[in-house]
Amino acid sequence: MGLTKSEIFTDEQNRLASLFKVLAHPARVAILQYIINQKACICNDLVEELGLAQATISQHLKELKNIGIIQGTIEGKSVCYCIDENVWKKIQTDFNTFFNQEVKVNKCC
Amino acid sequence: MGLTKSEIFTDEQNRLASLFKVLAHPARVAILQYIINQKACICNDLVEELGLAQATISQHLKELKNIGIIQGTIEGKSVCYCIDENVWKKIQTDFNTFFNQEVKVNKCC
DNA sequence: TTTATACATCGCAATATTACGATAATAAAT
DNA sequence: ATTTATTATCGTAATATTGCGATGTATAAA
Repeated sequence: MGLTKSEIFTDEQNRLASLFKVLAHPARVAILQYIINQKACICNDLVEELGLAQATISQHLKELKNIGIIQGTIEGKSVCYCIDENVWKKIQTDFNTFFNQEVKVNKCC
Repeated sequence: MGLTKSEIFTDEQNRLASLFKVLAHPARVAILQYIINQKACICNDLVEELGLAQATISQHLKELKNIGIIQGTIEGKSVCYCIDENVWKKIQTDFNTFFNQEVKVNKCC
């Protein structure tokens, strides 16, 4: 026990849930907002901006990179991260599909 | 360690992340979809529909109730769950605010 | 070549989540 | 009053996540 039973759910359900999971941490939300607001690549200003250790930030960046929502390019001795617009839009669309479905009023509640 | 440092993030970041977290499990996504598709209250058809134990479903329902996205009404010896439209819309708006912001093209990537 | 800087990765401790059996609580049915 | 059905809650084992120090790697600077 303690192991999510992915096999009993649809691919769509698993995919949506794992997207939500990546965003389900305030540090990762903060990182995305920071990258967007800077409108530019950043390296580890994040370590100073947020109050987390370098190893921790690096780990969060990795998770964001895994779903492709951000991209890193090596620039000299630092790495420049930025939003991948295509992936961002795809995720946005997935969420909209989920959330913008009609929710009919139910009988009982 | 191993404890999320909520205090270093903004309320908005923490709120968004915790909303995402509730949806970050395929069972909870499945439960929401099922309730929506039935367009009606359900009780624990869910236990049969999904292949999870009654205790597990009940726990997931509790988490969904905690953020208010679903509501339960006692109906005889069963409980009827349905989407709370107002909360659904509020969460939808929060996500849209986050996702529908302009993502400018960055310099480096 | 040595040193410094910026990141990534490893390993670990603390904490959280997931799942479920057992049991309690409640209401309908007998 | 007893039994049955439906749900909630408790306790616990298995697993996952979070955070960080230590260490490795690669590039730039000296």
